[in-house]
Amino acid sequence: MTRKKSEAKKEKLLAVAGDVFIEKGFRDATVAEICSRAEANISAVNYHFGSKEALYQEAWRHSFTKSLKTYPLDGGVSETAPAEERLRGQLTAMIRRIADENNKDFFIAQMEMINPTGLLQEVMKSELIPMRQQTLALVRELLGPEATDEQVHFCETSIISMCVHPIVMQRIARRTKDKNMPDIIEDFTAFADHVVTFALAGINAVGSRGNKP
Amino acid sequence: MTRKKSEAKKEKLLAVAGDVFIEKGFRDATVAEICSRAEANISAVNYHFGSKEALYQEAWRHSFTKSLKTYPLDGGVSETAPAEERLRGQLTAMIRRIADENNKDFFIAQMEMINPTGLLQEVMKSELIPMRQQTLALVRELLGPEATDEQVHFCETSIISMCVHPIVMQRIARRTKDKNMPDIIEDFTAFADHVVTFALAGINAVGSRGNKP
DNA sequence: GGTTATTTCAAATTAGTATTTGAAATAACC
DNA sequence: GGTTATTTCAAATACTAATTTGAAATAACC
Repeated sequence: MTRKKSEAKKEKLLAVAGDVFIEKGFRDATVAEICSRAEANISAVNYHFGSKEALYQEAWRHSFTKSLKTYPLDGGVSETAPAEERLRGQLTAMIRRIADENNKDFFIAQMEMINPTGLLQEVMKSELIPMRQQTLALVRELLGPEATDEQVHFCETSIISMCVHPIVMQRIARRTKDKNMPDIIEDFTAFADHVVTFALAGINAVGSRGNKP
Repeated sequence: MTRKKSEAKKEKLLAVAGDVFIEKGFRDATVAEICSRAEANISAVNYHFGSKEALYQEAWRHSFTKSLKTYPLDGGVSETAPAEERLRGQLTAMIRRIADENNKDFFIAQMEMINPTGLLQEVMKSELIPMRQQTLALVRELLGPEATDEQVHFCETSIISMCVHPIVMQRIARRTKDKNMPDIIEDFTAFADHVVTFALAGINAVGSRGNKP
């Protein structure tokens, strides 16, 4: 039963590592704390993963894989649905994915961007850029063929920002504050609705201003 | 001339410290690197500031004071101007302030939020919350008296997010990428215009949906 | 049941970094 | 110009944390 227990311990280390990395960041997270919270010996990380760095990378990928499976990018809306509905699908899925406190990949990605270790650079680039392409294409469709590239990019960035920033901020606040203090965003469905309304109105306004602002 | 030179050295340390803290974060920034870049001895930080922590705090405050002076919150728009114009003033000022690469306070604040040292907690709370109140009040005014608190908060958060997130992301990208690669946002006036258009359309759409969504 | 491979463990090692120290240099003051 | 206060400096110290090590425990395999 060595194998089974060992696998379980590896899983536990991955999970705990995710927690600690989110709480402290890569540098301030200590191998000692991760091992002790996972009820493992101090040398478990090096035995199972080789190094703290490798553990960090594996923990991210582990969480990322799980979160994509749980929240498909299109939000389950059919490709043939009207563009407005597809936008709703994409944004709702994104919001839920970011808001889910079991998901660590997105939050770690944010940390990595603002204070990079460099350890996730390649993986993130290869995973995140394709994601944005989807939204970009949809925004272009909604704006119509006359829209300039600048208009498309500005709109896309505005929309993604409305999804990402508030929820990341809320997760940050929850980490510090009293956990049973009321959140600003309690109902993510309502929030997703709000964002979709706001986004569609914005797109319309930008689109109808024509090409020369 | 000991006094004068000493003051100059302190200033230089503050400036260099800001750079290094932005590049590496508090933990990965080393006193050794700060001193060497400032052409000072390794013990200069402790001599002038007492500790690395104190230097960090002073560097932030130094930058914050300067940036507020350069970019007044209302963007220079009169209190008696129409609400739309005041919004334009606030958002343009915010965007310029964040985008200005000489300003380190906002970027450090973002780092602090996602990966807190705890050293700036109180100062930031006392400085940043009042800022948001201004925008919140203005959004409430634009939405009209019938708007619910949730609508006001959602709109405010959407608008701030549209200003903050894209520019922070761009500064992050610039740090990594080739400096003469084209930025997504080149013209901050055009971007501010876009955000104002988008925001006003969003506010209108949310407002006219009535109180029950 | 004995042998081998795997996993756990506590202690030792190594490396990096903030801070302290005390002497030397420099400027201010009379 | 001599005395005192301030500032600079290189080396020493103290501490934290990742990694290594080799022995002990445990399970797998025949």
